[in-house]
Amino acid sequence: MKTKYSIVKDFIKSKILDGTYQPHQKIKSESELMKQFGVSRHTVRLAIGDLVTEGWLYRQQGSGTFCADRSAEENKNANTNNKNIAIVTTYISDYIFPSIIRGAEARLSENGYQVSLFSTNNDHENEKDILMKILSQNFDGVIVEPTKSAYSNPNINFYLEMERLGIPYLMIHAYYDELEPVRIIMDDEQGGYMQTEHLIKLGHENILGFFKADDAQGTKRMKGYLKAHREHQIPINPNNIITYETENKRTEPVEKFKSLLEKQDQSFTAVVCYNDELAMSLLEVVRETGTQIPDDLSIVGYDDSLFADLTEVKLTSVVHPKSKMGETAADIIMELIKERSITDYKVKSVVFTPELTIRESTKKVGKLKVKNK
Amino acid sequence: MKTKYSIVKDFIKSKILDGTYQPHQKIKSESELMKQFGVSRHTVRLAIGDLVTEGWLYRQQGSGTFCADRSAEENKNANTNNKNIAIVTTYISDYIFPSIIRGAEARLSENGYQVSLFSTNNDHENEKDILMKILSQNFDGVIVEPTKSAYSNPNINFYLEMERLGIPYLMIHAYYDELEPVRIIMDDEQGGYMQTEHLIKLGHENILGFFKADDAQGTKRMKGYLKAHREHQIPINPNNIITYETENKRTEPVEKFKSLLEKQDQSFTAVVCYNDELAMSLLEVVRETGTQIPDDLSIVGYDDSLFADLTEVKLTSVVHPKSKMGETAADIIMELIKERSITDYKVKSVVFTPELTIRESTKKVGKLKVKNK
DNA sequence: TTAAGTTAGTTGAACGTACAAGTCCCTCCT
DNA sequence: AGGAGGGACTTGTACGTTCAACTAACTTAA
Repeated sequence: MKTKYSIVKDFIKSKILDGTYQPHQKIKSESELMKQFGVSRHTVRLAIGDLVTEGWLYRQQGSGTFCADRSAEENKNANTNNKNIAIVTTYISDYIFPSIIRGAEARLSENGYQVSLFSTNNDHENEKDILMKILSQNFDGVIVEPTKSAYSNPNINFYLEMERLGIPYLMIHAYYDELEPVRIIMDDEQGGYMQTEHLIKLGHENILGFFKADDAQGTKRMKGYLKAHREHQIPINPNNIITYETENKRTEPVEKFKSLLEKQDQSFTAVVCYNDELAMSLLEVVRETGTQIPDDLSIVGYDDSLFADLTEVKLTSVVHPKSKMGETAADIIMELIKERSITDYKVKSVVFTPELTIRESTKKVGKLKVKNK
Repeated sequence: MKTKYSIVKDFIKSKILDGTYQPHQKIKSESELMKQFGVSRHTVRLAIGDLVTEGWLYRQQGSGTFCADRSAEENKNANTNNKNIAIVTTYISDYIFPSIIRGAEARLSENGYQVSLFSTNNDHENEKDILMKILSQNFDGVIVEPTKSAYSNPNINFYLEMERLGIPYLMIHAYYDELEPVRIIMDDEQGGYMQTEHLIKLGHENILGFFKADDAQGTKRMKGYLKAHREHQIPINPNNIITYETENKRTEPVEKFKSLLEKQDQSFTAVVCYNDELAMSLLEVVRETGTQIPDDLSIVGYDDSLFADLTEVKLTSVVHPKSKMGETAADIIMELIKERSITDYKVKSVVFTPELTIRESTKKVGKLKVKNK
């Protein structure tokens, strides 16, 4: 979809779905839209015409075009006897998400719900399309794993519209600060704190930290990393903190780590990783350079993924509830649907407390900090 | 009604209603209608456009405008403008399935389809419930990864019912022998053959084989294993073949392998694994016993999963198309929907040819086969 | 004979113009 | 004060033109 009329069409439709245009409200006139989009009237009319036949708008010659009142014909679609839940995630296949999805799916289908899956690929534009789709059908509940939760979200209006329409939703993994949604998260700050404190207690004082910058988990874990330093009165070397974006997760941190390892004056003795996936990539680098883990370098992961236990150096890692998280999300969304009212978000929100599983990748800091390459 | 476009519209509509235009018959082209009515193309397009949105006609760029088959759309009870696809898998979160699902989801949502997910947990009872649910709603297409495909399926009738109702479906990964469905599979026999032949060519003659017994992939890969032996005239030791069920995949093969390794008269020099997941579990055992790979033992995986490349011993493995498979499935189910008829299954079925990626876990058989523990 | 281009014909998208028809509000006349 | 009229604005119908994208049939060359 990249034709001009479909751009105009989507624009108007999004304005309807995010609540900007309320039923019977007059929308911009054709000539205004022409100016705004720099297109001909023909194109604008095509867009509006489509939306009229689809039932989103109605036109009135002489006065204007208006937002249709769809509340009356809602029973028309009549998905009444089927219970539908939408799950929106960033990536379907990556990493621990499948476990979360599975947990939720299992619980929901047990209870006769049907699960529809959407993935945003960590892109706000996709998120918008998906939310529009969800709003224009009738889902009974929505489970969202936020996209780029560390940044401000251009799609909040759609979530607010959900609230207005009485569609219960909740967020897992993280949440948008601007909203106060029901949420199932883990205490990521505490998790980052535990990773770091564990190393500090083993005597490490020069600890690298790799954190993802575009989701709330990353920034919170970094917060924990900083807090642990502060509380144990260990000075923080700003060069020790490395942030990266999801898009570059396969290259950026690995390369930076490599160049740090090759430096002569390497002084760090431990690494805190945003997650196990990253930790495994770094292990790969370590293996190449011949550094010994945990003798030369300690490393802490996060999530306790399946593979943390299957590598040759078993990773010390923070336990992530994964499928438990999905199940909880399912349970709560079903409760919310049952109650048919948006109760206080604090009552329903769940925060998982992290736990550290200590394995073989961390060790007391060596007597000789010298690199023995 | 006296507007020009409505005259054209009524003319065409009457031709449809009086039977002049039969379903799928090409109607006059736009330029012909222009001449006939002495109106502009714009007017003709308006008339036709209306009839298209009303479901009387459909247009096909490049060839013409055709009379719609309205007998088929009688069952358009509800979901007229929403395109729904159901994906049924055994496990949502396991292993390579997420990649397949992702591939399919990406392609389908690009094209405006909505994906609903169901997982059977490898249980025929669950499969039945899911199929019933799918049949009682109106899905436009179904992608199935069969449950326990090696065994006879008690739910075939549901698939036959789908055919009767004209709901297109296809199977990925494997298929039920009793049906002849459109299918997207890889040549698993060939894959098993390549795993084994690779080892044979490296001089191995005593090769363990681990195969899953309850899905068609497992039995086919075993077939390939046997075929390779036969063709290279290597005698098969029945004790070398170990089969297991999905339920016990974490324990049974690992334990059997452990006991075989500890035997004094261990004679095998190589292992063929059902998949990389199993191979990694076996690597774990190997590590504990101090056996060296590939010096003491060669090992071949299957699927070329991401982690095959991240372990310390990089696995020689058969490449699995994964997300490519999902994308292909999506493309084909969309084609089937478009055609609205179940064409010959052979035309649409795709068989991926396996390829072997040789890494570090296989080596020419050592001069000394003696165990050096 | 087969495969690769070419071409004519088709729908798709977009621009522009003109005038008709309906609505709304402001102004002016009674 | 109240009604008539006029203008500004809105959507409706209709014309014309251009190029893009696609399809199918035909032609040509290997």
